[in-house]
Amino acid sequence: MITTKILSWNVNGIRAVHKKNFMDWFNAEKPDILCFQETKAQDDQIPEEIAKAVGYELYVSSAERKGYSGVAVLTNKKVKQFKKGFGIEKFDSEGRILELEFDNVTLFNIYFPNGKQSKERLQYKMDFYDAFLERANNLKDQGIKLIVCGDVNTAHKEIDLAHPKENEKRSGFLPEERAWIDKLLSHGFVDTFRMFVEGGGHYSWWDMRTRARNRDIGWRIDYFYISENLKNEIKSAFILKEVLGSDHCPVGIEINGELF
DNA sequence: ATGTCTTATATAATAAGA
Repeated sequence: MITTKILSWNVNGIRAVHKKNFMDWFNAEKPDILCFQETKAQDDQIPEEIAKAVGYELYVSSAERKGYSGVAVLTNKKVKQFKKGFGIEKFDSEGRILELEFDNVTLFNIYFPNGKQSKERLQYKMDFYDAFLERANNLKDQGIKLIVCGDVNTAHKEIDLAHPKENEKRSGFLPEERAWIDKLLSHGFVDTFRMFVEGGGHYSWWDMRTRARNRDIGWRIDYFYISENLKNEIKSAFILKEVLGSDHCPVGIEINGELF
């Protein structure tokens, strides 16, 4: 049985992470596909050691604004077609979206917007959520198998963050943001981590400003969702909490079958 | 409101964003 390992990591600056022994970690971890968010790099600013990793191809969607946002995917599986957006300029121009079509599955690597800055950015985030779900449903309704990973910037349930009560009025744990994740699940997507782990205390992001990682005051805001028709293929789902270098740690899945 | 870190611009120090 062929197993494919896919990782997702908000690196908070891929050039900074590259300087922190990234290649040693990458060569030891040997993911088949590695999805980056927040590269903070233009297409030609991805460190060459990463861009030219032997056996891999790199796909990049960078923001119009330098040093901002940006997603990328390193893959040793052949990509048949790819898209860098939903076809909506205001979402596509921020370097948040990569949709990669493989043989028998489509992968979304998405850096969902942060809504903390202003009411306008919160609305942008909610609109982005809706635009994504529309695109994903469109593919799912055609029977296409989907994997969706990235920084969703919202903790789903109270067990998904250390301090739920004091954050219920802050973007990242607002009722409407959490309700959107409910909606995603009701449309036939599955939170793979919750297929294997029921309890709380498992986080993928910690506030750097308060050095929250030292005390493990974190949030689970990075996810791998799959369409229900892939449920039987998921071998494992995990959070690599020991991996340092960013305010997020990587998350991942192992998936069985001839999908890529 | 605060804290820290990465990056841009510019080339020292400030600003933005997360």
